[in-house]
Amino acid sequence: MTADAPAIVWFRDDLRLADQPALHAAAESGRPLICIYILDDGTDGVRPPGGASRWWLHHSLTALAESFARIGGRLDVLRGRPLVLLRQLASASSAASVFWTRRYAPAEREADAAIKAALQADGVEVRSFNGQLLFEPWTVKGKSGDFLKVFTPFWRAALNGPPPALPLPAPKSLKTAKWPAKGPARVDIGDLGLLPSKPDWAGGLRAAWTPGEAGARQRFDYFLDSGLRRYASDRDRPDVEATSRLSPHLRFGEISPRQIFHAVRHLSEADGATGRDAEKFLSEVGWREFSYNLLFHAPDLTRRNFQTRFDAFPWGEPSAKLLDAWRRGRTGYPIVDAGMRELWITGFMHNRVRMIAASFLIKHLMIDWRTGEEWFWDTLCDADPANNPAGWQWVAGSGADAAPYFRVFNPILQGEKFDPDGAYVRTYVPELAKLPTKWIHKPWIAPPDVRKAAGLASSKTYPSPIVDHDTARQRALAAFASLRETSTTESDARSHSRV
DNA sequence: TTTTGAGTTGTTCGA
DNA sequence: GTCGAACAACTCAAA
Repeated sequence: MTADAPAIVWFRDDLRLADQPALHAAAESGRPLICIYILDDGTDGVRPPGGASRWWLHHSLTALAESFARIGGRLDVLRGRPLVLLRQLASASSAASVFWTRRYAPAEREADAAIKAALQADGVEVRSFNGQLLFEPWTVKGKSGDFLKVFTPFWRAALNGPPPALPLPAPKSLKTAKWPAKGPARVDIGDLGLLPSKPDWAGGLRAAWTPGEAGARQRFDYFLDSGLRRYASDRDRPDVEATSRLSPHLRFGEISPRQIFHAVRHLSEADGATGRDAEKFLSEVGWREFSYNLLFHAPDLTRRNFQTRFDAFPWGEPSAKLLDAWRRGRTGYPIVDAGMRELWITGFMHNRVRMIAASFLIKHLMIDWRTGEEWFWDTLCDADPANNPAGWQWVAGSGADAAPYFRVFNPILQGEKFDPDGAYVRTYVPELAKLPTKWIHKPWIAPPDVRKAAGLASSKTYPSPIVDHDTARQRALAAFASLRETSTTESDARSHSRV
């Protein structure tokens, strides 16, 4: 092994140059670098990204390649099986080592373990780093030594442990190795087929987002400047810009949680007045950590109920018509429809509205949470292997949360409470724009002359509610009650068998 | 081991 | 309109 044998840096969900520990360590090694991204065709059981995520990935890779070019580096993109491609590349380039940032979803962990073993068997050093979490899942434990299943004790234990490392600087310049003649074929980002073409549905995404490290930084600075100080009071208001909207940037690792953590803490120490907002915001970052903690310890979180007693939940007969109305934002409940259309148009949905829309699918339509999780996976730019299933299970009540059985969101009340002027509804459900605020969250109750004046004489313009709230609520409560009876019977059976 | 306190995000009803 | 109480039982985590 010669001193100028290259080091390979394999980028995955960490598409940034700053606070990129794998890249940093590789650069520090003094070796010339080969930096790659591999579009995996799903051969290793890794969940393929949904449509919105693919769009984001295209632009994020493009931005990363440009950032590399600016400091004299190069990003090369491959397509296929990582195991095969990495061995081929390491061999063709006589690489000394491969660096990457750790992943935590089950298929990814298995794939990485196999790749590491294969490369080591080939005599190539492999070094992995934490760049995606503040606290890796195996480091946060309760007094008993077991992993924690309730958020508050989890976050307290995490914050009581060693603090997250300070962010690393981006390399100022890079020594880059030539692509080896016998290396695998490289692909242009534009040829990966990540962008929608027929039809091009990404116009709303382009208008809403700037993927890439610079876009993430800009969004974060804007939030620190204008949103953070209102965060605690306004974070639940979809009509107000008080949340960070960093989730897709975090999903693709264009900004690291450590950068966020230290910048927010620093700001709050400099200005005590924002302390409550800062801790509230960081606890949301903590929920992301908690979701990864759950996924790590319960790898089938995406498919299986975290609480197995929910396996007996009496989901309704799958109704294509109801599901379709939900997906298209035509349920007749304005706050739900606004959320589902925001999702379709922008690839994002405000957190409060995600809960309302998810609760509606599960509890009003009695449709299995996994069906909703799949739709979000396909349509959200921030679709995350841990956050998405953990969030859906939380709403369903099957997750790591002692959900009170009576917590059934009322879409009318939620709308009136969190979108009091109806501005959010009017933005995404324009056919309701002329309706007075008094009726904006319950248009079917508006008097006929009011409806007519607002252009809503026909229910073809905007549908009547597809289910009645009170009826649906009673049905959901009954379903939860049946679950209780089932689990009682089961535990009776168990205690009998012990006797 | 047993006990105790607590658990992100709510709604409805009646005064 | 506003306010407080009621709405199950269970699991988790730590004392």
